[in-house]
Amino acid sequence: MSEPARNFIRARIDADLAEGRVSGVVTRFPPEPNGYLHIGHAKSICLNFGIARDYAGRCHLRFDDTNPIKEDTEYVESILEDVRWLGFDWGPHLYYASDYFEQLWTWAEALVLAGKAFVCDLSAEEVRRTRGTLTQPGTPSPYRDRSPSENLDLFRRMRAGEFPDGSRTLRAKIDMAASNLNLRDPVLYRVLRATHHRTGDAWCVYPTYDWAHGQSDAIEGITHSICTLEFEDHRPLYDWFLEQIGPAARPRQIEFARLNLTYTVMSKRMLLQLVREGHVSGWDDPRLPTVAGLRRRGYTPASLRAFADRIGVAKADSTVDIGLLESCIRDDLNPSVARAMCVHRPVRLVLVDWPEDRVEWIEAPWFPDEPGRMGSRRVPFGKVAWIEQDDFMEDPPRKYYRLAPGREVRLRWGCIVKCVDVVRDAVSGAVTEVHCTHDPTTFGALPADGRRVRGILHWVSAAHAVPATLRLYDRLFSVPNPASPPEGRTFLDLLDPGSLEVLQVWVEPSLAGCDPGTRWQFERRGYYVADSRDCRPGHLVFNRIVPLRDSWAKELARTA
RNA sequence: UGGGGCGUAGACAAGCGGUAAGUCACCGGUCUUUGGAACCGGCAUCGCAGGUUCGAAUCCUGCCGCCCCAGCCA
Repeated sequence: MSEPARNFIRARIDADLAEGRVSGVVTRFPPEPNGYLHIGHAKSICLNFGIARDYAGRCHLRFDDTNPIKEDTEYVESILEDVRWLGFDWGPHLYYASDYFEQLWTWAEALVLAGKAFVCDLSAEEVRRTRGTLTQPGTPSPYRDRSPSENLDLFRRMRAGEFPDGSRTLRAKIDMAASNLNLRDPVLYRVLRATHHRTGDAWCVYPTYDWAHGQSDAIEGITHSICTLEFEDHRPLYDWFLEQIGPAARPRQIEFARLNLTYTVMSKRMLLQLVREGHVSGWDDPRLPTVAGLRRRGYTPASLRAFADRIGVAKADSTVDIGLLESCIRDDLNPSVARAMCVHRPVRLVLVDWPEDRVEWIEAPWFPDEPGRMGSRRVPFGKVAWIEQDDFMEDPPRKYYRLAPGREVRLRWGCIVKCVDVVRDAVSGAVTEVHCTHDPTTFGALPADGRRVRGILHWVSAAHAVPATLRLYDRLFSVPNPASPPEGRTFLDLLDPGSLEVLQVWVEPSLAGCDPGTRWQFERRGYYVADSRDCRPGHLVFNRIVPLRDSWAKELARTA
């Protein structure tokens, strides 16, 4: 693994270490279990766990579970699985903010006693109205000056369940005129009767993110609390709370820009909507940027880690070209995955000068660039083969060096063949068969006369071909930034209806018993994975992970 | 028109006063029984305008542009 790129966060940690502000590094990844992890989370996971690894520190996995109405154990489980799958280990450091509810409560009572927090009877609506605006200060709550003892009494009765949901909150007493709205007497606790996935019905008051997060960091001895940019405005509050409770060591919050990717959406709200409304097959739909989706698609953990390294970490809002992700998975798979042949859109190729029943079994290495590696398989070569429709053209454009009337190509691992005739459908006129002669001297050999044959076609013997289903996945959306649709439209209008194409295809017989989860390169086409759920012997299903770079397509696009 | 951030090539991103890393994309070329892979080469004066300095992407000043904040979400 190469050196992780330098970034401003590591620079800050270096400085903290050099100045003796900290003696070790402890980070944390703090997801809220209210949805599945996506590649943006993967960036954060790689950042936090990567720093812990490189600084010989540790990284905690902590669930930020302070809002029971949105959270669920299904999400907790998927998150655990995803982080593990990405290749990271939290060791014994698995925590839940809900584990700290009692401690948080105790600190809150201390705040009340110190006159730094009060119970407010304003409704949510009234709080909003009195908060002021961006340019005007808010007005203090009429309950702001209650005595500490009255506040403590009320606060305890909130917990005891004496008040209805939403009727009262505990608020910090900071500054209603602060230019940073987060400091205008923020809410610490709300009354909420909801069954929590871990604490059940033990509580009817729940701490807010602001009150829970920094304190949880402090409890765990986190040194560097790395979060995304939108929390930058919360840092003064984060620090204010810590100052009140005065822990031995103060964690430091550092913010970085979240990941945006072209041709997809990353917001939990939009992902949830895609899943709930059935626009995709589930959280693990291979077109989704969720970790589960990428896994099902066939992406490897290593490719995602490489991606995280390549995109870097900074504070500028940015959108990464999804082509970079695709190049990461190609890079990982190219040297590690065996080659095989699969014909996607078949047309018959008949060798007119080949005996009807003759079959040659050809030795073909799994790794053509490294023939010794992992050995080879034997592929049958007979009179009739399937080839790709687009590997034959009656009237080819310039630079097309595949099959055409009178032209020669090599059948991969086989011999050179020459097109001598075509058979058409009587009605449509479409070519249904390509007739060729073959040059028997070119099996495993260059033409003796030195003639140059550039085109090489993949193929599958028709008599031995095994049927399979291919799912050709493409980008989910048809535009680079679906999250900001044009006036009057929603991101759903921008879904690409062609993002999934299902094909019935022919694969070479050596793939017949292929195990779910195994990856292949189908030569000249792309990388594929035998679907983890639907692929089984006798019923082969492959997902396209990513197509190969296609310079011919590029050439066509250029001349078009 | 309050506060907090950010602006380096088409896309990411190093750089921290000494004369613009790297990656993807793109463009050439070599090689090739995958039009794959590999390899070689090309591709920026740093939002704008002033100033300080022998010297500035890096320091100062003023503009311009973009993002975030008015949940009892995180």
